[in-house]
Amino acid sequence: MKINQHHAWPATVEEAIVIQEQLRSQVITQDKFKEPVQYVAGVDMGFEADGTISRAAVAVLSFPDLQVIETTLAHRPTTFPYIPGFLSFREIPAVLDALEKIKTTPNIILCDGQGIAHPRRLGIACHLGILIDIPTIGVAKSLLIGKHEELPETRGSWQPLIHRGETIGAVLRTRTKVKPVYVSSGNRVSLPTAIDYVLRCTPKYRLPETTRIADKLASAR
DNA sequence: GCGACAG
DNA sequence: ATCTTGTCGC
Repeated sequence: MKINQHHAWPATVEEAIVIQEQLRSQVITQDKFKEPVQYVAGVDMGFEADGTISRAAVAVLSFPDLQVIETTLAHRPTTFPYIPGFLSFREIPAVLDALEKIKTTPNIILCDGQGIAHPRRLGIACHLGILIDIPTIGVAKSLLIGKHEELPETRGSWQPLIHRGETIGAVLRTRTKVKPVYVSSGNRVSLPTAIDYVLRCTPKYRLPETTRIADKLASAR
Protein backbone atom coordinates (compact mmCIF):
# COMPACT_ATOMS: atom_id res chain seq x y z
CA MET A 1 0.00 0.00 0.00
CA LYS A 2 1.10 3.57 -0.59
CA ILE A 3 1.65 6.01 2.20
CA ASN A 4 1.26 9.71 1.55
CA GLN A 5 0.72 11.62 4.78
CA HIS A 6 4.19 12.46 6.09
CA HIS A 7 5.58 14.87 8.63
CA ALA A 8 9.15 15.55 9.71
CA TRP A 9 10.38 13.25 12.44
CA PRO A 10 11.40 15.07 15.63
CA ALA A 11 14.80 14.87 17.26
CA THR A 12 13.67 16.02 20.69
CA VAL A 13 10.79 15.47 23.07
CA GLU A 14 9.82 19.13 22.76
CA GLU A 15 9.40 18.80 19.01
CA ALA A 16 7.53 15.53 19.47
CA ILE A 17 5.04 17.16 21.83
CA VAL A 18 4.29 19.85 19.25
CA ILE A 19 3.53 17.15 16.66
CA GLN A 20 1.35 15.19 19.09
CA GLU A 21 -0.71 18.21 20.03
CA GLN A 22 -1.07 19.07 16.37
CA LEU A 23 -2.25 15.59 15.38
CA ARG A 24 -4.56 14.94 18.31
CA SER A 25 -7.21 17.22 16.86
CA GLN A 26 -7.42 14.95 13.82
CA VAL A 27 -8.23 11.82 15.82
CA ILE A 28 -11.74 10.47 15.33
CA THR A 29 -13.09 8.18 18.04
CA GLN A 30 -16.23 7.25 16.15
CA ASP A 31 -16.67 4.42 13.67
CA LYS A 32 -15.71 5.60 10.21
CA PHE A 33 -15.15 2.50 8.12
CA LYS A 34 -15.08 2.98 4.38
CA GLU A 35 -15.73 -0.63 3.52
CA PRO A 36 -16.67 -3.87 5.30
CA VAL A 37 -13.83 -5.44 7.27
CA GLN A 38 -12.37 -8.27 5.26
CA TYR A 39 -8.73 -7.98 6.36
CA VAL A 40 -7.26 -7.26 9.78
CA ALA A 41 -3.60 -6.48 10.31
CA GLY A 42 -1.27 -6.68 13.25
CA VAL A 43 2.02 -4.85 13.73
CA ASP A 44 4.88 -5.64 16.04
CA MET A 45 8.48 -4.60 16.60
CA GLY A 46 11.79 -6.18 17.36
CA PHE A 47 15.27 -4.71 17.73
CA GLU A 48 18.77 -5.81 16.79
CA ALA A 49 22.30 -4.75 17.54
CA ASP A 50 21.62 -3.28 20.96
CA GLY A 51 18.53 -1.52 19.70
CA THR A 52 20.32 0.41 16.97
CA ILE A 53 18.32 -1.42 14.30
CA SER A 54 14.52 -1.50 14.32
CA ARG A 55 12.65 -4.44 12.85
CA ALA A 56 8.94 -4.05 12.03
CA ALA A 57 6.62 -6.88 11.06
CA VAL A 58 3.11 -6.67 9.63
CA ALA A 59 0.70 -9.58 9.34
CA VAL A 60 -2.54 -9.35 7.38
CA LEU A 61 -5.19 -11.92 8.28
CA SER A 62 -8.60 -12.55 6.79
CA PHE A 63 -11.56 -11.60 8.94
CA PRO A 64 -13.40 -13.15 10.70
CA ASP A 65 -11.66 -16.48 10.01
CA LEU A 66 -8.20 -15.15 10.91
CA GLN A 67 -6.16 -16.97 8.28
CA VAL A 68 -2.75 -15.51 7.40
CA ILE A 69 -2.95 -13.77 4.02
CA GLU A 70 0.34 -11.89 3.86
CA THR A 71 3.29 -10.79 5.98
CA THR A 72 6.09 -8.28 5.50
CA LEU A 73 9.24 -7.32 7.36
CA ALA A 74 11.31 -4.12 7.30
CA HIS A 75 14.55 -2.99 8.91
CA ARG A 76 15.91 0.50 9.45
CA PRO A 77 18.21 2.32 11.87
CA THR A 78 16.54 3.30 15.14
CA THR A 79 16.44 7.09 15.42
CA PHE A 80 14.48 7.82 18.58
CA PRO A 81 14.89 6.37 22.09
CA TYR A 82 12.15 4.72 24.04
CA ILE A 83 10.53 7.33 26.24
CA PRO A 84 7.13 6.61 27.84
CA GLY A 85 4.61 8.76 26.00
CA PHE A 86 6.68 8.93 22.81
CA LEU A 87 6.73 5.35 21.63
CA SER A 88 5.32 6.16 18.19
CA PHE A 89 8.32 8.29 17.21
CA ARG A 90 10.57 5.31 17.82
CA GLU A 91 8.46 2.66 16.09
CA ILE A 92 6.35 4.18 13.32
CA PRO A 93 9.12 4.88 10.78
CA ALA A 94 9.93 1.17 10.45
CA VAL A 95 6.24 0.25 10.60
CA LEU A 96 5.55 2.48 7.59
CA ASP A 97 8.33 0.72 5.70
CA ALA A 98 6.73 -2.64 6.40
CA LEU A 99 3.26 -1.39 5.49
CA GLU A 100 4.46 -0.05 2.15
CA LYS A 101 5.40 -3.59 1.16
CA ILE A 102 1.92 -4.92 1.88
CA LYS A 103 -0.18 -5.71 -1.18
CA THR A 104 -3.41 -6.50 0.66
CA THR A 105 -4.45 -3.24 2.29
CA PRO A 106 -6.08 -4.04 5.65
CA ASN A 107 -9.41 -2.52 6.67
CA ILE A 108 -8.34 -2.22 10.28
CA ILE A 109 -5.05 -2.47 12.19
CA LEU A 110 -4.46 -3.65 15.76
CA CYS A 111 -1.43 -1.87 17.20
CA ASP A 112 0.87 -3.03 19.96
CA GLY A 113 0.45 -0.12 22.39
CA GLN A 114 -2.08 2.50 23.42
CA GLY A 115 -4.53 4.49 21.30
CA ILE A 116 -6.04 7.55 23.02
CA ALA A 117 -5.17 6.10 26.44
CA HIS A 118 -2.20 8.43 26.39
CA PRO A 119 -1.19 11.62 28.30
CA ARG A 120 -1.94 13.78 25.26
CA ARG A 121 -4.43 11.36 23.70
CA LEU A 122 -2.10 10.37 20.89
CA GLY A 123 -0.73 6.91 21.49
CA ILE A 124 0.89 4.93 18.69
CA ALA A 125 -2.41 3.58 17.37
CA CYS A 126 -3.79 7.11 16.87
CA HIS A 127 -0.56 8.38 15.36
CA LEU A 128 -0.32 5.54 12.87
CA GLY A 129 -4.02 5.69 12.08
CA ILE A 130 -3.82 9.35 11.14
CA LEU A 131 -0.73 8.93 8.97
CA ILE A 132 -2.20 6.13 6.88
CA ASP A 133 -5.90 6.97 7.24
CA ILE A 134 -6.98 3.44 8.14
CA PRO A 135 -9.04 2.51 11.23
CA THR A 136 -6.73 1.52 14.12
CA ILE A 137 -7.10 0.10 17.62
CA GLY A 138 -4.61 0.22 20.47
CA VAL A 139 -4.07 -3.06 22.34
CA ALA A 140 -1.45 -2.72 25.05
CA LYS A 141 -0.10 -5.39 27.36
CA SER A 142 0.38 -2.97 30.24
CA LEU A 143 -0.93 0.31 31.57
CA LEU A 144 0.45 3.72 30.64
CA ILE A 145 -2.07 6.04 32.31
CA GLY A 146 -5.50 5.80 33.90
CA LYS A 147 -7.24 3.91 36.67
CA HIS A 148 -9.92 1.25 36.74
CA GLU A 149 -11.96 -1.02 38.96
CA GLU A 150 -11.12 -4.68 39.36
CA LEU A 151 -12.79 -6.84 36.73
CA PRO A 152 -14.30 -10.35 36.70
CA GLU A 153 -11.95 -13.16 35.75
CA THR A 154 -14.03 -14.38 32.85
CA ARG A 155 -13.18 -13.71 29.20
CA GLY A 156 -15.13 -10.82 27.73
CA SER A 157 -15.53 -8.84 30.94
CA TRP A 158 -14.15 -5.32 30.99
CA GLN A 159 -14.00 -2.08 32.95
CA PRO A 160 -13.64 1.48 31.69
CA LEU A 161 -10.18 3.02 31.93
CA ILE A 162 -10.51 6.51 33.41
CA HIS A 163 -8.14 9.47 33.20
CA ARG A 164 -9.00 12.97 34.40
CA GLY A 165 -12.66 12.00 34.61
CA GLU A 166 -12.72 10.79 31.05
CA THR A 167 -13.14 7.25 29.70
CA ILE A 168 -10.07 6.74 27.55
CA GLY A 169 -10.30 3.00 26.96
CA ALA A 170 -11.13 -0.36 28.47
CA VAL A 171 -9.32 -2.97 30.51
CA LEU A 172 -10.44 -6.14 28.76
CA ARG A 173 -10.14 -9.79 29.78
CA THR A 174 -9.47 -11.69 26.54
CA ARG A 175 -8.93 -14.98 28.32
CA THR A 176 -10.41 -16.29 31.56
CA LYS A 177 -8.12 -16.01 34.57
CA VAL A 178 -5.42 -14.34 32.53
CA LYS A 179 -4.03 -10.81 32.87
CA PRO A 180 -6.20 -8.33 30.90
CA VAL A 181 -5.16 -6.09 27.99
CA TYR A 182 -5.70 -2.34 27.63
CA VAL A 183 -7.85 -1.40 24.65
CA SER A 184 -8.45 2.09 23.30
CA SER A 185 -9.54 3.83 20.12
CA GLY A 186 -6.78 4.53 17.65
CA ASN A 187 -8.44 6.44 14.84
CA ARG A 188 -11.86 6.04 13.23
CA VAL A 189 -12.92 3.27 15.66
CA SER A 190 -15.17 3.69 18.72
CA LEU A 191 -14.40 1.96 22.01
CA PRO A 192 -17.33 -0.51 21.80
CA THR A 193 -16.26 -1.49 18.29
CA ALA A 194 -12.63 -1.74 19.37
CA ILE A 195 -13.55 -4.13 22.18
CA ASP A 196 -15.60 -6.20 19.77
CA TYR A 197 -12.75 -6.56 17.26
CA VAL A 198 -10.20 -7.38 19.93
CA LEU A 199 -12.42 -10.15 21.25
CA ARG A 200 -13.07 -11.48 17.76
CA CYS A 201 -9.32 -11.56 17.13
CA THR A 202 -8.48 -13.38 20.38
CA PRO A 203 -10.18 -16.79 20.00
CA LYS A 204 -7.55 -18.63 22.00
CA TYR A 205 -4.79 -16.53 23.55
CA ARG A 206 -4.50 -13.29 25.49
CA LEU A 207 -3.16 -11.29 22.55
CA PRO A 208 -4.83 -10.92 19.12
CA GLU A 209 -3.83 -13.47 16.49
CA THR A 210 -2.70 -10.56 14.34
CA THR A 211 -0.11 -9.34 16.81
CA ARG A 212 0.92 -12.88 17.68
CA ILE A 213 1.73 -13.64 14.04
CA ALA A 214 3.53 -10.31 13.63
CA ASP A 215 5.41 -10.94 16.87
CA LYS A 216 6.79 -14.26 15.65
CA LEU A 217 8.12 -12.57 12.53
CA ALA A 218 9.57 -9.61 14.41
CA SER A 219 11.25 -11.91 16.93
CA ALA A 220 12.65 -14.51 14.58
CA ARG A 221 15.64 -13.67 12.47
C1' DG B 1 9.35 17.79 44.75
C1' DC B 2 8.13 12.49 44.52
C1' DG B 3 6.72 8.57 41.76
C1' DA B 4 4.80 6.35 37.40
C1' DC B 5 6.09 5.18 33.05
C1' DA B 6 3.00 1.61 26.12
C1' DG B 7 7.52 -1.13 23.80
C1' DA C 1 12.03 -4.10 23.67
C1' DT C 2 16.00 -7.50 25.39
C1' DC C 3 19.03 -10.87 28.34
C1' DT C 4 17.14 -16.41 29.45
C1' DT C 5 15.41 -22.64 31.76
C1' DG C 6 12.76 -24.76 33.96
C1' DT C 7 8.44 -25.04 36.00
C1' DC C 8 3.71 -24.47 38.05
C1' DG C 9 -1.24 -24.96 36.80
C1' DC C 10 -5.42 -25.70 33.99
